[in-house]
Amino acid sequence: MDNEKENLFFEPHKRGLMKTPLKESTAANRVLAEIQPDFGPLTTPTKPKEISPGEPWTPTANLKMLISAVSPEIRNRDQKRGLFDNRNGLPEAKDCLHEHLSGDEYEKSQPSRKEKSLGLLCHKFLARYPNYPNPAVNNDICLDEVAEELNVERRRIYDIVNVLESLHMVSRLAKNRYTWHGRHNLNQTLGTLKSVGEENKYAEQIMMIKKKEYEQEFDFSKSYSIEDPLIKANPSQNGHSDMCFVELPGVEFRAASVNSRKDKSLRVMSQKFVMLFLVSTPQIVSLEVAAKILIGEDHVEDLDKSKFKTKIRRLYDIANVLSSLDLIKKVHVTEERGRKPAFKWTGPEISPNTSGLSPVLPVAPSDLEVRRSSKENCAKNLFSTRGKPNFTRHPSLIKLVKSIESDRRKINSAPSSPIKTNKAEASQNSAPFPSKMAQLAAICKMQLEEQSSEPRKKVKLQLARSGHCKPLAPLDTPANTELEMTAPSLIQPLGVVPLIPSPLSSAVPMILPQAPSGPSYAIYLQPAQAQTMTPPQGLSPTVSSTPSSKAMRSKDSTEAMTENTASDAAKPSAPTRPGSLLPGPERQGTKNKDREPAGERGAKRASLLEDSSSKKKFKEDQKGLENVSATLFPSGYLIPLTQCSALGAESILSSKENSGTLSPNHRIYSSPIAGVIPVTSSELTAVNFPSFHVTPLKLMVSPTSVAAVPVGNSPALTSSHAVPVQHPSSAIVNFTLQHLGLISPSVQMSASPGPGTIPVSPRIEAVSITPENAGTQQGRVPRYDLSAPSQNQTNGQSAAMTGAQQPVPVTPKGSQLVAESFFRTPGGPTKPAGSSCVDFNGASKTSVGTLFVPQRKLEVSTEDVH
DNA sequence: ACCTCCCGCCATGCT
DNA sequence: AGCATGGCGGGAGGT
Repeated sequence: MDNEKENLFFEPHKRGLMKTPLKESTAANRVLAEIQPDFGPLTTPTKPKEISPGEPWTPTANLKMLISAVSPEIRNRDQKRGLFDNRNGLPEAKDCLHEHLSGDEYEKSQPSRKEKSLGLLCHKFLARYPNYPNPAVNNDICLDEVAEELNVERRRIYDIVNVLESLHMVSRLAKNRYTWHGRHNLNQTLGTLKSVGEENKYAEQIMMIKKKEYEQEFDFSKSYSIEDPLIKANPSQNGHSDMCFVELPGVEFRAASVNSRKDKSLRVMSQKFVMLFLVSTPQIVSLEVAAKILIGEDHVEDLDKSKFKTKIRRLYDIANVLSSLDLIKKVHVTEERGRKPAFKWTGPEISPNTSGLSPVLPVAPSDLEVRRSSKENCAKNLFSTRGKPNFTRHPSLIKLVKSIESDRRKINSAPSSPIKTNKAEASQNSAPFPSKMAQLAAICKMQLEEQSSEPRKKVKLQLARSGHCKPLAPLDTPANTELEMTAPSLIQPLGVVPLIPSPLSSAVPMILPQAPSGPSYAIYLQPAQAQTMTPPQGLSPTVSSTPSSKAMRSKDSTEAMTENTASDAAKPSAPTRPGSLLPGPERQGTKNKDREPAGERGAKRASLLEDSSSKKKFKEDQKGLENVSATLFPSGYLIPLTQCSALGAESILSSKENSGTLSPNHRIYSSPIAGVIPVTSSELTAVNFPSFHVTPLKLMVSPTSVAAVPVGNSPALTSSHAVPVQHPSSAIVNFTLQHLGLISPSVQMSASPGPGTIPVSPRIEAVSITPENAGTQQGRVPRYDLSAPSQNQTNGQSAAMTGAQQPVPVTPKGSQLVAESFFRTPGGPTKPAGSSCVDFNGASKTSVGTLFVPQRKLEVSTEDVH
């Protein structure tokens, strides 16, 4: 056992600077292995850069392990080439890279460019910290130290940290300091991002882009209009781009000031990029499409090629980091025209709200919460965040602790660091490594397995690879833990938990970005897959019809998968799919709930943590259940859009105040379960299709979220029967959701409804349904019921059907009201929400139509690496 | 020849 | 002013 994973607790490493070598080695070593003692550390001097040649680094986490085992020296060697050598043991490992020659060690010399790649660097970085750090421990990260240890320029570290920050895996404490959160909040974050992505209609945007391409290619006359709006919408929505950064509660950036720089870029780009994966059915996103979407695109595409190129460059940077996290992997999409580089999501599937994985966790709910929170956060962010440090939230406590710890460390100057790491990483486990890493990965895997591998890991790996959802099983555990963590402290898993994750703790609100608005209408896309996959031309065959798109979709998705799979076949990818299906809908819920204003959050218990209390809460909640509605704790994420800020801030604030209190109590449960997805199998089955698809699009009226909706629905629909609720409900739900979503963004949520949050929830539930569907499909659904009630509700069906049902919590008022308010809010205030709303309607109406998108075939080849 | 993407200049913004 | 951050894109390594 030992797994490290469990180890979460380890301290991050601390490092003495100087010791760098030590550190790493030590750390690494420790982590892993403990094993080998290192040799002495070398002292490498700390300085980083200098080192150049030899740097050590490790490849993946696995590497870490390996490395750790190895010793510093080894590392160095590794650096060169890699670990493999070290690993030696593993034959496989070796493979890798070229290891080279000997590599021995000495050589350090020049590392080739590859050795200096960001992906590798990221693996090294990740190896230093446990995936699930013990919150109690301080997990501070000193950028300077890290840079030294890894022998890279600080600039590179920023690249990594910025991406990690976008996933809330780290949060900035202060100037040169970041706090490591690991994957505890990852599911929440992903759930939030998914929700936001849905709201932004990224799926639609993707389709539009593809469509355009086709048209161009063909010359099709385009179908027209719809697109435009969409596109435009996007920009508008996001602001084009942007939305702000989505924060999690606990995690938020602390130093706002620090952060301040615009949040443009990397951070935001990273989140958006992730959103694209979460929203698109196939879960395969080509760089080209991503770049276009991230750029405001609309117009001119041509305009700048340079701009486009730059965007692509940045996406590579982000992709490298995400690949190191095993969230995505490179693949090539082959279209008629040619192949395009693309990335496939290999991370957990997430349901919008919840994280997919953890079904078990009741806590899971957090997702929902998260969403909400995010909204709230947005609001918060707007305010609080800016404020800089905020202590708000629970996290604050944590932070304090951390800071204290850090201080201590500082004091001691040399801490020896104790530890750091563990190995961690499950992720690694699972992950397949990118091509580069692949080798390493393999090795690592081996090692891992050998070592302890906890079941999870193993499982994951296997699973993942196999195609299923990786995450699920394996993750579950971890996930669960995570969830727990996140969740309010409700759960305490092992005991570990301690404090609570700061991140979690915090609150929750979500904000939507613009949601709303912008966009005028929603489109339905059915074939999500198509989107992804498709490329160009195509046309092909099939058609599209749409109507039933729902069903179609599901299939499609599957198909898509298949394709992928095919390519992947070898690879493991298949799994993904399942998850994808699920996700769709939820966002709505989130919004609602969220309410908790920031303040609350802060207050929240969360902060405290007390688990017990929280637990109690849970229980209560559950009982009450209304579940859904209620609660949330901690999770909040923000997504601030600029717009939002503009719009809503005020309102938000106020709202927060109002609502604030209440919310805390409620928790929402998400159904993690749904998220679970494991089901995959079905997916697999589904798969095959011809390469070409046509995707029909429908335009839906719904404003915002269209995308989301479809997703959920489709699968369900399609697949099944199982999910009864879906259809009808789905439509309705969708609408609602969308609106909500839009609304939600509205941020206002916060504002208006004081209590408000709740109200939404119902809807949310509806939304959630999707997940459920998924679940159903898979079958797993049932699993947990802990949350069950809530979940179930969540799932949505209830939603659809029952919306009424909602439990108490939900707010009293009708959701409708709420909804309205939301809308208004948003609209009213700042932007033309109203108008937007209107638009929606109009749009929707108008738009309704179906589009066809020709799909192409896609072939995805994964390669591991190259 | 194209795909990746490292490297580091230099702008930005906090201190 | 100085330093921390990080946008950005030239241009080179890898296929």
